[in-house]
Amino acid sequence: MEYGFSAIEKKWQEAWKKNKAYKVNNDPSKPKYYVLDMFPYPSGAGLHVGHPLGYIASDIFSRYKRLKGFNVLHPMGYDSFGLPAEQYAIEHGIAPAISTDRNIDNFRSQLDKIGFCYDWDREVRTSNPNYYKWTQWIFLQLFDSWFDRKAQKARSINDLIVIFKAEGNTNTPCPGDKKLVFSAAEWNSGDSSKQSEILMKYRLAFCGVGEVNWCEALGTVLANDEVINGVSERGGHPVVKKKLRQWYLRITEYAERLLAGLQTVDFSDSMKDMQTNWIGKSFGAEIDFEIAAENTLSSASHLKVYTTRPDTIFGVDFMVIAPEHDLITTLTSPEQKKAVEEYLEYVNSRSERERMAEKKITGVFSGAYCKNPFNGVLIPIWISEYVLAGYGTGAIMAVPCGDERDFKFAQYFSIPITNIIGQFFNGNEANPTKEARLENSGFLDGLLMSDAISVSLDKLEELGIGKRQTNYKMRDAAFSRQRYWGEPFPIVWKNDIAIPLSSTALPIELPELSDLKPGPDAQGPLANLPEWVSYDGGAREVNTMPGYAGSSWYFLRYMDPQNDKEFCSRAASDYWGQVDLYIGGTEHAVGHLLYSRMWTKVLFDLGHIGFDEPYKRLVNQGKIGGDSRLVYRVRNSKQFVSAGLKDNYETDEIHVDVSLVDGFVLDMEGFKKWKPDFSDATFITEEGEYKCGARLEKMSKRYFNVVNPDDIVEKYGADTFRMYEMFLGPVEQDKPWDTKGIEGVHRFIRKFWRLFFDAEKGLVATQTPADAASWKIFYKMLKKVEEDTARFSFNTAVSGFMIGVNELTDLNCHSIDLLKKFLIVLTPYAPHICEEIWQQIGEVGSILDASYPVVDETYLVETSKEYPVAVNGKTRIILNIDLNATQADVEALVLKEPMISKWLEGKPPKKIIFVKNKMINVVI
RNA sequence: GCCCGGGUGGUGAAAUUGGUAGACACGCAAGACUUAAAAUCUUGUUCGCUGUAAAGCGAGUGCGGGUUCAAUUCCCGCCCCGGGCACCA
Repeated sequence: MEYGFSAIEKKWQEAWKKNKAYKVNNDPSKPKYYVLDMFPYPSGAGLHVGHPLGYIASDIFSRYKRLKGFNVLHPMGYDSFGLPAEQYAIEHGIAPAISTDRNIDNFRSQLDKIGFCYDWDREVRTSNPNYYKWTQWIFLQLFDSWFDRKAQKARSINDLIVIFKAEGNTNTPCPGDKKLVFSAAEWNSGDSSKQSEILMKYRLAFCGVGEVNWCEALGTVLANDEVINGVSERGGHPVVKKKLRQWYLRITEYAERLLAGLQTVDFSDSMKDMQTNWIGKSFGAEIDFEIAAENTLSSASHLKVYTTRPDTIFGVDFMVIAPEHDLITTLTSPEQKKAVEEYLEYVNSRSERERMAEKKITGVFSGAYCKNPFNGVLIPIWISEYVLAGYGTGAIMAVPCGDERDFKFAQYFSIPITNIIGQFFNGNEANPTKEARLENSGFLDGLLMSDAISVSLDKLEELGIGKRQTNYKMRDAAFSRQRYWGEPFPIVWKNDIAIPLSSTALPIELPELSDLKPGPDAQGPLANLPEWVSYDGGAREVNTMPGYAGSSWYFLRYMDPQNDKEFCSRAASDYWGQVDLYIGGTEHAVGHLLYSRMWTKVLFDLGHIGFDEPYKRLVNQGKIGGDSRLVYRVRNSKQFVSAGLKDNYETDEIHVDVSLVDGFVLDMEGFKKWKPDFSDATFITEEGEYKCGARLEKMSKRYFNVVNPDDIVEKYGADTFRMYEMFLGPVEQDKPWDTKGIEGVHRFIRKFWRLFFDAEKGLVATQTPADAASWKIFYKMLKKVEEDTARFSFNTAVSGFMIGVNELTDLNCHSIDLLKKFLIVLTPYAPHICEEIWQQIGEVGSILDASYPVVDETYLVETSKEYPVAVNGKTRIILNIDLNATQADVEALVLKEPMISKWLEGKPPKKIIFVKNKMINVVI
């Protein structure tokens, strides 16, 4: 009986579907385990072999946990709102709703072939009104909340109104406007429009005017994490800074909690580092420098700077303020006015990208000075684009001997440099050390810089001219998009006041719209639908929410997907709790994961869920690279030269479809038929064969190196495919795809099959009990496989299975009592074949619910061990020695060995090292 | 520039990190079965040297040092590859 995987896999996939084998109930009587994959954006390209890597790993782990008796939640869904569907609609005239559904159907059919254990009854689609109703509802919670800094948590905006009525905002400084101060009386006498304006500056989801990343090509605003090196993450289009009215999430208020929460979760160090760096916490001081009165027209008396190095205050040779700084007009002296205006014009003419690409040293002197508070020295105030308006106070004190940028600036503009670190400064480059003893530094002289930081801070605070200040690099997240294919905001504007709609009015459905051209004034396409926009005497918000809105909370919806009363019942979220294992790529390190963590904290603060970190453990699967094949065309000809001979010609390399290449050998006839351009190609071969070049790179259509999992499953079966993806290497590591290697795994599966069935004789598995040697092999394997599975070392677990099958085959073991246990252990990896054999050997019920075998240690007890015996660390012989042997026993045994005496040359050894259960080393 | 990963045979990798380097596979080579092929099985396969062979010796985990009886693993200094951040004061 042959292993007919196609029929077997089809049979069981249908049976599992029919029996709802993967249906999961919220059953508090059983221990839970929640395994989550980062859900895919259903792109038109479908899946390549790299995508299922993480899904297979999580599937194996889910099945393993289920066999261990856990109630396992392992759902799947689609992040189905987003830009590409909209771009596709514009280019092809197909509505996003339609192309998205089509793509989802394609994804689903690809996923189904691999045999995942998802409970599809729990599927979520972020673009489904039943889902985004609750995304809108959570938005309303964010809109109706503010962050209480003292309690470090979100509270209802109504609580804030109570506070304002009683005491104004003196004890609750405004996160959106540091200078805003008002009393209770002022609050109470203000009109509702004024009050709304103030509240907006506190809300966690707020609308405001600010510098945003505007991408002209995409016609929308982007969040910081969607901009990579000055271009859009999607499409690589240029991005410019623009002042616009936009919706934001006040994620900066959660900076501290987001940092603290990292201590409580099991993410990789690099993932934690990325988030920590993105948040960018720094400790320092804000210092007020008095502006020298005789040099300014200004009424301003002080310039406030932010520094992390107040210890260097005696080394300040100039000040730099950002070109956008408020004080520029008032500080600029009449003599410098023209120069300053010219400079500002120049700065405005430079795009963000130009600034990043060419970091030129530019700047202009304002004509004003301020005074060093400790020695009265006059310090010139400069304006330069290297100081960012959005960070700190938008002004710095420049210490050229200690800061590289300040040093270059001073050198460029010939500003004299004060040395406060003696030998540590060589005059050619700045030295940012903290280890120097300070010189020329007044009361700080002689102190170690690292100690002087707090001494200077104390002094500044004592004199009331400075205070300790913590800053974060992270910015509030832009939350509106000028696009169509996203969640509409549940907001109506009346007289410039944003009115939230009642939760009973949800969902605010996205209206159908055939023409997705932008609306007027950089508004989204929805602005073109006046009958939709006009609502209840006001105008609907026409922006839509960004892609990350729906993905920020989807893990909660899976717990209670059909609930139409709540986003997720408290009972469901209390039962399932945190995601125990979250698997996905590193590309979401600072985007999705931070937003999702913030939303979870807000929902926790408001009492809707009982935990404030969504993901307990995160595993990042590596990327599978494509192994591209290249052909070399002799320039300006139709001749193609084989890789080994290409250096003799001037050639252009061309990617060739990997399916036309066997190893490195090109199918020349196939190549001619591949594209009309190549139909009359001729080849310069090596011994009749055309050899292609190779390169590892991203798996992508344009390199013709995409391998579709459907093809692999068709040829080798899903079980082989699953195990091979795992066998390729550690899940977390990037690795190349090589279809050839799959043969080894396929052979293993067939060999496993042959433990049960013979091609002619049929079933060969017998009721004869297994012998001790076979049990030993099995339990050794079980122990390894279980340990490896538990630590996500799936590649070595597969190797463990191979060793087990090889050894049992050698022993001719066909005992059903043993093999039946083997089947259960293999089920998470290769469920189809195991379920089929389970049925064939007459077991009742599904193997999916069998119980995982337990290691019987009695079979694994060893009495002796093969010890490597080394001479001076170099292994020379292997000796089988009783495990109870003492040092003396071992020494005697070792010295008897001729091989060892040969090395000793008659002399006694200096020492014999014996590490029980490890090794023996003879030192001579 | 800064912060993380990583560098091991022809290839993917293993050694659960002081204790037999290269498990398990791919590929390759030789052989068995077969009219033949597929499939399957057997043997070999880090490199170099000696040897008909059995075997032995030497080198070897990016490079150079160090600690140790013993280093892929720990320490110091460099090189290369991948990822993230990048005028954040």
